[in-house]
Amino acid sequence: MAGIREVAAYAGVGVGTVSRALNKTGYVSEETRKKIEEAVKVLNYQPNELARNLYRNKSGVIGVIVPDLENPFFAKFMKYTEMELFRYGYRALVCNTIEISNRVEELIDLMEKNVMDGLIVGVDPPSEKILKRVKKPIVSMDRNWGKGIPIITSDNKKGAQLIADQIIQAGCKKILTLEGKTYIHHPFEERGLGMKQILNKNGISVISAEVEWNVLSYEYYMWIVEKYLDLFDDVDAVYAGDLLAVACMAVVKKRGIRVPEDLKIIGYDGLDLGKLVSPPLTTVKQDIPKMAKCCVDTIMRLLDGDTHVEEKQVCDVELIKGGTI
Amino acid sequence: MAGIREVAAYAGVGVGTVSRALNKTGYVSEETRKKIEEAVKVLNYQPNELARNLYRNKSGVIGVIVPDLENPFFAKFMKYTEMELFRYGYRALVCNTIEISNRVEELIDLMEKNVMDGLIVGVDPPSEKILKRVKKPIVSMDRNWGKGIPIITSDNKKGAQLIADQIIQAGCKKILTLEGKTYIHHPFEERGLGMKQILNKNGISVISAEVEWNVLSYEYYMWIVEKYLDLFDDVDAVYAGDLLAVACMAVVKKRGIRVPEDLKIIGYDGLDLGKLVSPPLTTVKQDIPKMAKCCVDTIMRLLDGDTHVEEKQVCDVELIKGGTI
DNA sequence: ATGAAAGCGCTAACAT
DNA sequence: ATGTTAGCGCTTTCAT
Repeated sequence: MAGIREVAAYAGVGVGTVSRALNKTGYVSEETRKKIEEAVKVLNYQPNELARNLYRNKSGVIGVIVPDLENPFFAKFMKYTEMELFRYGYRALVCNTIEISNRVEELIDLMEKNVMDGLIVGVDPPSEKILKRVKKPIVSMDRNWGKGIPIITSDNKKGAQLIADQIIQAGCKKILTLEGKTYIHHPFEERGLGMKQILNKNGISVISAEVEWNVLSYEYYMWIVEKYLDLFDDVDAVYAGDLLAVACMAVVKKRGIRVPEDLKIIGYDGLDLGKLVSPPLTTVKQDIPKMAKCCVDTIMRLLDGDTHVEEKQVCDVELIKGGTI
Repeated sequence: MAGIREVAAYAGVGVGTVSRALNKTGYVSEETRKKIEEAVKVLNYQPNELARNLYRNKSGVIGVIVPDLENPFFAKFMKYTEMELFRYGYRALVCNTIEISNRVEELIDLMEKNVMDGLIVGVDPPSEKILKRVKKPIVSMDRNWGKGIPIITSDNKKGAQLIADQIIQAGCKKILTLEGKTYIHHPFEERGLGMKQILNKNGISVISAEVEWNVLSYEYYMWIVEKYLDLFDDVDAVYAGDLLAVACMAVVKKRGIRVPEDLKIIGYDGLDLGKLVSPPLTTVKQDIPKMAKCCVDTIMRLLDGDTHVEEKQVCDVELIKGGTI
């Protein structure tokens, strides 16, 4: 593995000059530049990032934490986050927290050890105490990590309105909502809350069920749907995240209930999954690529030392008209 | 940011002693160890991995390359790969190649720059020439990267047999197969080939369609299915990957064709997606967690300098009986 | 415009 | 058992 010294020796110059030539910093005469480029090519020299990292005290890596990559929402988020980071010359370290406790805490440790230059998080925060010692930038996707940590969220209020409108227009009277349980306040709660408020005002009764959110297996989804449909067989509509909504479609189909004639189903997230079923799922689409871009742009600004970063940035949502309502 | 010198100064010892105490290498008296631990706690010392990396000439990072994380197969693979790497104390750098050319080549460059200690790949290889200069371990998931690069694959032959058995038992006469186009030979081709061979022997005619594989959008899936179902409306069964199979279910449902009465559908991969539709998809399940573990175990062996690594390791597959055949 | 030299923060060999 | 020191491979002053 050729190092910068070999290159310098081959080109007959000093290591400083090679460094300057390669980084295009400082003056290097055209002639020596040529010689250095030649040496680089001949020796197939690749600068050792490890040494650069040490000198610059940065790794060029951003950690991205999600609960579960098997959830298509987070998989898509990870994909676009990685792509955006790549555009900035950064790399994405992926981390699944599901089924492993303390994962977040460890990642924060790794950040202190300079393994990562920053963190993009889509999971619940660790304790205040741990959070306090964080020195590097963190940006949160739809989770409340406390003061000073910017949140990228989608327009949950508008989402609530879109869903509520659909339900009202369809003339539903009694609706079952299945939502993830949360232990601290998060931005995305606004949509469930907002929706229920509107529905209540319109005289629609709402049965609100909370489901265990970090059990993301499909068996569990089916089980949840079966259970609540047994419990409340008189509802005329179900609202849930896309995954649960699609599971619901399968369950009711098995039971001979027709969608949307006997039961309306409306999702949330706008995952492609909803297009793969028949009828296609009516849902509210979150702009995941936009959210990913926003997270990355924001963390880059923080890394640049920008101190005027908004505490909260809201991405637009859109109604996807399917055939389930 | 406290460094090892501050810790040494605070504890009243030399830096070497601190290093030995922290790494549990060499002798350190109980007394000094106590003092050092105290200093570490007081100063909240975290060793700088960047310096360690430089000294050890390794980063503790493995790159994982997949075509597209939006494809649930690769999302699941990434999840389990990350989890397994974590168990070994390694970290996963994620990389999507889709829509970006030269991504693989760049990753290989990064490997030469010591950003990663190795690569787990689920994509097509770059040119021979580029591959030649690779010095660090690569392990491939179901892709043929050439001599010396171990492949982890699943039992495609058994998969072919399982599918063929189902089709024969169901009494099908004419089957449409939708498979990803490949430009070089890969292990997974065995299943399509093997299956067709068995079906031919049994007098079942096979219409074999190749679909563009790296266009992974759901619109494209639907379009493909619509197109081939228009072209060949007399087939009595369709075989395709789970995603296409589920898309197929939606398309035929829209057309009023009943599954499995009028048309049998059989998938491949065993994604959870297949359980979310009704009737649940009959499919052959690949053991993704196992494959991920196998990839990680193998690359760890290579990193340890093990020279007796098998060129090919095969993971078992299993028939998932659904209701589509 | 370029070379020499001093770190970046750590580990390990060497000396005591 | 512990302190001192020489690197790891690079970047960047500081002279010249």
